[in-house]
Amino acid sequence: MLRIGKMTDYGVVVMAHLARHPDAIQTGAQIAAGCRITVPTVSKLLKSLTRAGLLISVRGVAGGYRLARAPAEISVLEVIAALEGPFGLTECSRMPPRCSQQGDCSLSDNWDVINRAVQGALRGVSLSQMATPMRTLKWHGAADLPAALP
Amino acid sequence: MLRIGKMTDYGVVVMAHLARHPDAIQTGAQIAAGCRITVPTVSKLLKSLTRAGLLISVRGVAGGYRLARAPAEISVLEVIAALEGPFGLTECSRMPPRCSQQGDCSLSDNWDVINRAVQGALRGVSLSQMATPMRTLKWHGAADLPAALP
DNA sequence: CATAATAGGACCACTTTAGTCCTCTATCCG
DNA sequence: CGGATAGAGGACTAAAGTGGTCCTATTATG
Repeated sequence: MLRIGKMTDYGVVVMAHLARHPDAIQTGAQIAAGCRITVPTVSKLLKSLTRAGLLISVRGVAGGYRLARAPAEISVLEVIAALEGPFGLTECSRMPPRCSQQGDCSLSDNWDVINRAVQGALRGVSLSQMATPMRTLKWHGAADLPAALP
Repeated sequence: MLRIGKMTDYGVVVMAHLARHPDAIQTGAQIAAGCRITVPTVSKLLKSLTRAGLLISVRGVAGGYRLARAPAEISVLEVIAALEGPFGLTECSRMPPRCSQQGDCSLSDNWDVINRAVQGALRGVSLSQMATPMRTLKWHGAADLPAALP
């Protein structure tokens, strides 16, 4: 349920990788090697992420990529949004207020609430958390979420 | 970002529709008309939802479909899971613990946390809430979610 | 037994996605 | 200045996945 594209998945891997060496500038090839993804694919990702402002690229001989901000200041949400576009869960949420259900579509408001909740969950996890092998990841949200309903 | 399939979207529409007339048995054709979706498509959905145990079907002349439980007892999560399969956000989360990142993939645990949070968000919204034109939808989770990160 | 319904798949057409490759531009160093 | 290194940008292709339709069987009613 609720897949994200494989590219986006890779994107998070790449960003998490960079988050582990926040100060180093790495070339596309180095990153590809570090993440075990092919160079062309990684390049594509790096370009998108740069255009989205999450990475800083340096051209020329000693060039490469590095994070635009501190790992703790970048959320998974941003990475996903950068690669998937700023779309919502449903078509309703994407196109302005017009869905095929015309007048009586009272759902879009509700979807909106859900959308916000999901985004909140993703915004609450930073790259530095993703880069950490989990142990100490104390996360503020998960346990406090609306619990039940079978 | 984070799309769900159009079918699943329809599925929620259908379920919300049924939630507004929880006691009536409606035929596929009636539901289709009520939701402005074509009959074959709705039929497909109804079959899946029935197999998932969310609907009860009655065959024969006066047959049709109705909700298997009270609208308040069915969450959006269940509808989505019924139609999209019980998959996670990432490939990591779907296949057992094996992802292409082999040994050093410390991400899957983190994805797991995120997955749970998202599921929590979806589980927190019931069909009766979806069937309501929003106004009074007092939702327990959204505001309490991990707030910040740019 | 005729009729009205669902059950279950097979099937196709189309869109999206993943992934590759090629050319252009910027920077550095000798 | 000129060659080498690295990113920018986009065109292109192949393969999945999705949405959507239809056909046949089964079950119940009157």
